[in-house]
Amino acid sequence: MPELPEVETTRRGIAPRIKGQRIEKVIVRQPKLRWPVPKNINQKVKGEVIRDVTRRGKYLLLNTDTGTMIIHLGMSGSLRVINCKLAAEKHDHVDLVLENGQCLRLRDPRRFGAVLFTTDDPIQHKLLKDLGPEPLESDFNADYLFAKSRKRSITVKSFIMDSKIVVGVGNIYASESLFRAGIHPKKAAGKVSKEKYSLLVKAIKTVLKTAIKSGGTTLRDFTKSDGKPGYFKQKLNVYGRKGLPCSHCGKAITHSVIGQRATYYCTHCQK
DNA sequence: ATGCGGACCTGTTAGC
DNA sequence: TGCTAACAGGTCCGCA
Repeated sequence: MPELPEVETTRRGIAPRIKGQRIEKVIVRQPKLRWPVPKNINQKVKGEVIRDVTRRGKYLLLNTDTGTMIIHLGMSGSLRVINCKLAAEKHDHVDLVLENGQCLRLRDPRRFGAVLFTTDDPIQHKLLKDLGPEPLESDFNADYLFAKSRKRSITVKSFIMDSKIVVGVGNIYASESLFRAGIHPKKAAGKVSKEKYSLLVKAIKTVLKTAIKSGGTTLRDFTKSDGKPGYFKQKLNVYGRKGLPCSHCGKAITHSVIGQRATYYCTHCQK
């Protein structure tokens, strides 16, 4: 469900409501997520103040004075700040109970998400240390992508979805960005010119920024932390539009599978 | 080192 | 209408 814009939308939604709050306790109803929620997480964070809510790729980081809670939303996760008295529903796996009676509640039906805790520098955490640049930062640029891609036979779509290359480009926005840049998703990453990578970098930045502004993409059930849907869906050019006319040339949008993921593109506009 | 496929889960939708 | 299969926004891991 959540790609980077959805994670960023979530971060912006919860940050002002939990920052500065002391954590009264952690309630874990279902510890079996992508990795087990640490058994001692409650004793680790109990009494700590949430100093800041940051993001690295799609990982949300809740910083306290003694360590960092690392949260990933996986495919179906969402976070909301609600009144603690609101009864937990079936897939509400973890609550961070705050001193003010509110609580940060993680719901994740498919349980691909994660809640971890580290006392070390989170950036050095196993899951974060090999991540590539942030797509909206200046070190993600055409020179970088071009250099990284030389001799790579992998498809350009899988390449930009590789978090070691760049974080935050998920399945929807990969298709959308390649469409905007006019690049065929199956083209080998090593065969894409620097000029095309320049277009691709611009496309990725534009698409992600626009999606963040719209509050993310609601396909099925993504809702922002305030429970409202995101509005990016109406701006999708190719994703989910199999057989529908290309917004640029009118030819039917093609669907195929790349790296086990649904991919949408226009064979006329993308070479 | 690189690339590929499997794995982890449940809910919704498509198809017969 | 009902059952079953396919598919879904992520990404780590092990194997070739």
